Amino acid sequence: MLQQTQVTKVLEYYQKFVDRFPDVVSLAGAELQDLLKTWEGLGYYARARNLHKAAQVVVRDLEGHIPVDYAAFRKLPGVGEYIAAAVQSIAFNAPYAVVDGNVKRVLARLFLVKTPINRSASTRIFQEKANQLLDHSVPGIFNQALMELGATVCRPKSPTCVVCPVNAYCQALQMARQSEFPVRQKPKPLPEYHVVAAVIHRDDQVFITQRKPEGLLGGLWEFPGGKIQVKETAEQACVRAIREETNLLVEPIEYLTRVKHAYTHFKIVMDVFHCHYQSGEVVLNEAIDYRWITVNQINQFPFPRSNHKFIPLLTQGKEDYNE
DNA sequence: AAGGCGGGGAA
DNA sequence: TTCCCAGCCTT
Repeated sequence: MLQQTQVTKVLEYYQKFVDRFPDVVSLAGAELQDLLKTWEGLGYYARARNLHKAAQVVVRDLEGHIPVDYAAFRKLPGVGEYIAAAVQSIAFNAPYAVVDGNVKRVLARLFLVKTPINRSASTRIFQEKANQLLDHSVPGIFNQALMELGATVCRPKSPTCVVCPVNAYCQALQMARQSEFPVRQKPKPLPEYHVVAAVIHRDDQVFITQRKPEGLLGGLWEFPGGKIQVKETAEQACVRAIREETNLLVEPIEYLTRVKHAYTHFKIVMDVFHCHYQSGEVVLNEAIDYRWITVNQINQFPFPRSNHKFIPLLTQGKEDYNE
């Protein structure tokens, strides 16, 4: 959960998660949909899928025992260098140094590392520095201390160097160039797409589809839609996209709202329409499953944040489009 | 080595 | 708006 996610955000989910899946057996035996529902809103849903797989490997192949050695633990799905080092050092006192965003920032300032931290080439450099610094007598404590230093003192902006316990060793501070480190490669601007989503009504039900299990928002449910093409109105795009994705013929009835949302690699502006089901049998294209549900069943399915931005509007007496 | 993969809090 | 968060996996 903590991968690329702030601790305060994880705290909203962690207790709920371990209450629901208290051990590796319950996690391995759970339905992925239930995991995703508990994970809903936390993002990076591959983490939940990998955690599910890892639990199943532990139960099926390892007799329910979490591997105690680094190499075996590292092989589990979703376990990379950081998680392996963190768990092995903190839980088992094994001498492995962690390198996360905090550690990179601290080390970049301490040693004036000029390699951009968002380039893969920097990983080896920071890992070697961390390995050299690691206190082998208390590796778990050392790792957490270095991360905590980065989170509380050696912050990205306005670090409080005056209270830093290692300020005497900081090369960036000596040159008064803390703000220049760590170096970061300029990110490319995010492309923005104009898309539509359809709330298709038929009797007292609405139509939702499930995304394929891998990739963006894998396994989540959503109100179907698609990109608006050039020289096409939003309504036209709505009808075309729904026909392409579901084979259903629909009629846009009322404009609901506009939603803006940012993903890791692009941004969307999404126009949402209430639509009447007109005709056709469901034939899915990209989606792997569908449901006709009532609005009050929506909370039984994991939806992406972009959909949650308009879902509340569906339950405010606006769902009556039967006639 | 680069890019895909969420969402939100802080500045 | 921009930055960046206790990273990992695929291409």
